[in-house]
Amino acid sequence: MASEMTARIVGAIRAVPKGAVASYGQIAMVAGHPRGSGAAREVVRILNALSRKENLPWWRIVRRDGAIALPEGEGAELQRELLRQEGLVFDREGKIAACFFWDGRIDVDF
DNA sequence: CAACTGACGATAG
DNA sequence: CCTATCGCCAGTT
Repeated sequence: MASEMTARIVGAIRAVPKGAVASYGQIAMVAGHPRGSGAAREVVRILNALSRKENLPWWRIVRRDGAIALPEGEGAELQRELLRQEGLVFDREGKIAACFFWDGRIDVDF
């Protein structure tokens, strides 16, 4: 492994329940990093490096404000599609409502 | 080996 | 409300 923290972040990403989304900072926080630190960038790195390899649910990771982080044409459309399939709804601004964010706790299975 | 780069986030101005 | 900066760190160049 690249490092233990990488593994923890991967674990956190995998822990996001279906039908919910999590922000980069949230993942970092769950992985044991202080909030506000640049750890969110680690999540970015990991997604780019392992989303495919480790088969991670990369589409459940969005911006803190609920917007899709990917640039249009880079998979944003696909991500929206996948999230819709999980029952998520986008508001008029193309953002996900706060109530869809993962609690950071164990799955809540609605 | 040094510098740059990210699908970010919080704070300050 | 918006722009500017720093923080963090591994993979790339």
